[in-house]
Amino acid sequence: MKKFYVTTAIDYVNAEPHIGHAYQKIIADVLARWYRLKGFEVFYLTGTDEHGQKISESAKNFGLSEKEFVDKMSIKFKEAWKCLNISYDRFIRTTDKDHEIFVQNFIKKIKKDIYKGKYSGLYCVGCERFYTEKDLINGECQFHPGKKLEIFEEETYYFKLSAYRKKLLNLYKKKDFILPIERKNEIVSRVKEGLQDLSITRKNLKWGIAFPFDKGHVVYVWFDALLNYLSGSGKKQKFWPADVHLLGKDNGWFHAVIWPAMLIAANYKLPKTVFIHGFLTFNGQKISKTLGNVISPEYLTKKYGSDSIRYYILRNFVLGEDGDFSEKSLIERHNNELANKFGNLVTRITSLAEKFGIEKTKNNLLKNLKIKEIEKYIKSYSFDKALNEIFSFIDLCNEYIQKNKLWEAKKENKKQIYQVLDSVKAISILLWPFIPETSEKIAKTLKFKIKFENIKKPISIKKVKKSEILFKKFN
RNA sequence: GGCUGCAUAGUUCAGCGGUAGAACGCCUGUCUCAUGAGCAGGAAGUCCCAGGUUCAACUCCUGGUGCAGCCA
Repeated sequence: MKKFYVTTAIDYVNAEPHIGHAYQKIIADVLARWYRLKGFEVFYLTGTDEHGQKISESAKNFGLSEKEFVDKMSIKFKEAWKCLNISYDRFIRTTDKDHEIFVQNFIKKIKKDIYKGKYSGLYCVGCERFYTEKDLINGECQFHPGKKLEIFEEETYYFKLSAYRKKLLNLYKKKDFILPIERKNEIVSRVKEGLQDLSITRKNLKWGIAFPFDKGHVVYVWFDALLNYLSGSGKKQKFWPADVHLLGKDNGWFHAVIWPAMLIAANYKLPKTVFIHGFLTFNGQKISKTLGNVISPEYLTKKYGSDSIRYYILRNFVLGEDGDFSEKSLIERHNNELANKFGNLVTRITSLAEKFGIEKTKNNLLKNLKIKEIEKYIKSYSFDKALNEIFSFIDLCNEYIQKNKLWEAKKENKKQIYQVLDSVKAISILLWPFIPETSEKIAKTLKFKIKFENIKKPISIKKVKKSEILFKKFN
């Protein structure tokens, strides 16, 4: 059986889940569900990143132990993904025992590339990373203004990242290794400028994975976190290499440079694609704690329904670019597209089928459904276009009802209604990766199984009952 | 400061060296099976600005402006 392995970034549990985190999980979910529909053996990995100094400090602020704090926070992420019907296969936590052991073994494997040294520099606790003077604005890191950087000098262990420059540049020549292309250009030009070795341990920090060669050190949080893709890839790394790592643009460097260097060092296969997506703003504003606009996915799904959130996010944004999540345009899409076009079509045709009955016949409408195009769009991460294509077929079904006046009693009615009903089945199957809850409702009403082969297999229901309303409108 | 990308209808975005496109919104007409849904038609753009190349530029080139990103 062909396999498909998709990962998301694991979220740092220092902050609560918001729509930006959700964006990425939804994209991965569409891919996971699409390949399941196609009969692949799919593994979808997500989880939480739980080590590091910042977590340690946050826990103290809440008066909790680190462990208590991360336990509490990771549950919030799990709950958020449940609300959005995220169908992950494993939720990995970097505090999971198997992950910790894996990290230690991995480090032993790359021993030849590790050496002891000294690090001195300016450290931003907010970012969990070092900066040089020229990175700073008024002596402060751009992401955490007002927070003093710590001057640091300590013993550390280095990973010989610089040794992998040539191999990495070679790797970037491979088509689709870094997507989209703009991100690839950025990475390539930075790597060309040269690479410095990477400090991979921290001294005087307890909250982390013990460094196997020196008990006084813990593994640097980033190094630890990246390894989740391997440690969580099933028994004996069954699903490795990943087909796609999804991540936000703040993580590009780690995934496109450090991560492949680590893999080469330890002799692992490399992921096929690292896809770097854009950021979302919320109602026109950056999502941030200080602005107080961190809206939880739970709140949004309760208000609008998980399928509407998923649909809006997937239909409205171009994957590589930034976008603005606005409730106004969410409501517009929900009302016009989900309720008026699709939802209405379902109640419309099931009502007609209940009234006039149906008669099995060849579905001539189906040839207008461009399945190959849709598949091409999904494979190239153009979910907006895929949905557009599906919806133009929905329009076609509505036109067909109109032109043939299916509500008038006449003898070919039953067959014509059947064709639209069979088309609704095809649409529902194709929409399942995007709006699973609704697709499953329709599958239940029309008694078919959600499988790719069933798109073209005629629906066999005999008696139809009018469907419940699938999408209520918002004002 | 250096580098990269983007700029097209009210909005979100396609597109192309030869009459400017879609969806949604808006306006008009219309059907009644359906969630005041559907269908048909319409208005709407100096394709950021200025030069250049070309028989012909929204498209290619140069410069400018604005926005976004990257600079270990």
